[in-house]
Amino acid sequence: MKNASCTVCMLKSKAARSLQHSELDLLGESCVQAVFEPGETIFKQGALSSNIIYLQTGLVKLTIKGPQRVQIMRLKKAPSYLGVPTTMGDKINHYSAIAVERCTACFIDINTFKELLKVNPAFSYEIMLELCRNELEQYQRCVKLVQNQVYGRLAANLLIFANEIYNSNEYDLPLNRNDLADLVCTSRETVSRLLAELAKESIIEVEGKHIRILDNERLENISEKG
DNA sequence: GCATTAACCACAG
DNA sequence: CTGTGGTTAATGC
Repeated sequence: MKNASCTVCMLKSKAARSLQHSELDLLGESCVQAVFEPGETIFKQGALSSNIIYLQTGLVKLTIKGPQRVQIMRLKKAPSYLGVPTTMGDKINHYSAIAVERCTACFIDINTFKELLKVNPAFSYEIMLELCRNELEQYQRCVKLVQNQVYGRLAANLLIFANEIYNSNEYDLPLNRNDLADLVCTSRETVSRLLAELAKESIIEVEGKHIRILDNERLENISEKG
């Protein structure tokens, strides 16, 4: 862990770029940077939280304990802020953030964060924008999970990896089959079967964790219709 | 009834 | 950790 100098940071968020010099210094004083290896917990459900986390690089999963088992709410790619709702909304974290790929993250003291929200409207606006977009994405994901069949849910998530996370039709899944199942709300076995099925139909190519989308059109069709 | 979907269990690489 | 087969329960013609 090291103290960050936000003034010269090349990975500043859009929000932080709207801060004045003095405000960046303030941010830097209360900001600590840390690296997380895959599988390491960045913050934990149930624990007391007094930080907002700015994810500079990497990919995390947000998980929450359900009545039956742990659910992956969503994946979140850097750059983004983590834990704003759970740190501002309550003392205790309502969900956990776990690194899926190697991550670098800045821990910002909640009081400093609140102060910046108060004194700099441009900063607040950017944060607000990110929160709103998150909420819209969550609503979309929610209806999809509730109303689509597994086949469509899996297809949708394969497309999200391609279009929103890796920007490529070919990528290595950062999750094992079990996590992928938790993300799509199904069982590990079903994920295995459906991936094999999609491969048999020549819609995708699967080699372990390596995925290559061959027929984008059909995959999107499946994603929509379930 | 019969077909489909998907979960759970068990077992083998 | 993953893939596969068998079984079973729920749902929809």
